[in-house]
Amino acid sequence: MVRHRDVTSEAEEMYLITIATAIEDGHPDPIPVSFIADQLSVSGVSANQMIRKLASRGYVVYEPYRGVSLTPSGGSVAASILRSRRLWGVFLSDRLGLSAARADEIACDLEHVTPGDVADRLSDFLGDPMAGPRGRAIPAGHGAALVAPVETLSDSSAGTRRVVVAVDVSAPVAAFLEEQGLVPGVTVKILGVGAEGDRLVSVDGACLDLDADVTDAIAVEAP
Amino acid sequence: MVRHRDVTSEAEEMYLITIATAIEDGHPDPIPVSFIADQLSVSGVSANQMIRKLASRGYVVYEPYRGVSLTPSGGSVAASILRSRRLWGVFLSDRLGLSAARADEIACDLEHVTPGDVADRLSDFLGDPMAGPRGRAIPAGHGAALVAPVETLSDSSAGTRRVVVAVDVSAPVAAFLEEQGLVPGVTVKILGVGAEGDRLVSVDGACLDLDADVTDAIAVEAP
DNA sequence: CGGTAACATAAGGTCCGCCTAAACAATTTT
DNA sequence: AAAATTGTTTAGGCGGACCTTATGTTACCG
Repeated sequence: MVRHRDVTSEAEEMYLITIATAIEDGHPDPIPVSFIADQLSVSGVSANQMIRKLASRGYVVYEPYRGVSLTPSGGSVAASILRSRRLWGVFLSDRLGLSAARADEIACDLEHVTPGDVADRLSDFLGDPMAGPRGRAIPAGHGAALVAPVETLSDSSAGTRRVVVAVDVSAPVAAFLEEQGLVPGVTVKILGVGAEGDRLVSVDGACLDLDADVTDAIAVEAP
Repeated sequence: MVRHRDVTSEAEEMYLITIATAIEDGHPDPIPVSFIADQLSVSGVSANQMIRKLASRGYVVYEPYRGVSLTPSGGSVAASILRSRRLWGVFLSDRLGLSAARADEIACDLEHVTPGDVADRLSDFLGDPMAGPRGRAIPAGHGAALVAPVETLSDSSAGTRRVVVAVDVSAPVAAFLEEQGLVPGVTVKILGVGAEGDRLVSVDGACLDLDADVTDAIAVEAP
């Protein structure tokens, strides 16, 4: 009965969607931490702490003094929650007759306990609306939206430089990579590609050889 | 946006509705703490702790080694949550086509973030169903249900003994009464009724004289 | 180019709900 | 009634999410 939230807690989700909606609203990309703290009415310190946690989990990239942006995985979490929120918003205001403000308020609670498949059915039930009560777009059910297609280290050829954006691996592997300095935000250079698809990359001047299974799980983008 | 739960936290609510459904299911009235711990998959110690907290807030009456029962206020909290749960259950299974099991599971999360007025509108939208997906009754929106009519100390005549069931007063008054030993669970004897409706009661051998305004707020039952 | 204002981090704290271990009390069983 | 089982309490801890109060860092602007 009691929810053991999938991967992200409600608080974490609120941070992610705050960043996502800021970007939707046309704010310049790296969103300042202070802005987020403001939106969520928490202290700057708390926001900083949470954001560092999200960064360590690969949901955001945090550049101190500049701001925060979503990684592909952070973006897709945000999109799916925002999708739930807006679908509930439509239901609550159109079907139950709540005011837009109240609908928003309630939807904001419902979104955190709505799995993707339930959102899908709700969307279906509502006739697949395109926009929420306030006219904001409802992200699609399956993945993407808000998020550019993902390039992984496995896609990067020898001689190129890439910025690590997210590392989606099991804990021990993550620990190893972190030890080596391969964390979101750093720039790596692909020095060589092995016969098995393994790659020789340099991070912080150090070299490491990574199996294709590992490079598959490292999202990167052009510097 | 982020929920600042009204009076009861989600965890507290789970305890209350566990007790309520146990009673619904025909379990003998004081529900053993171990049963509750079991249902919620928490340790006996944790359940004990939480139950003592709930008792101190007047939601349950706890008799060590016997079990727990709901006070009127605990019962009405439970009823309103159970109402939300079952209404959502109907919506999720009948309208969205979820299986009964999955509907239950989701409803169990939604119930905690559904204010009474939203439940009312949902009920209306669903055509005021009388029962949830599993045939359990849906408690009415306004108060009662699950709860017997309340007798207060003001209703008790001189010479009778009564067990205190709940004390619904402001903090300073509660502190005073607690100091005097007048807390849920104890037996009091009404020694006399004054001209103004004030009552002389004995608690633990000690006597105190209580104004009618106070006795009004003390729910009791026959020993 | 230096200084201020904004931002980042460290350290220490709170509250909540849960846990275990261990001592103890009551109830049942035999 | 003694033993075994069950239930209670105390004490000490843990992680999550938040807070405040310093103390550094960086950025930008005059």
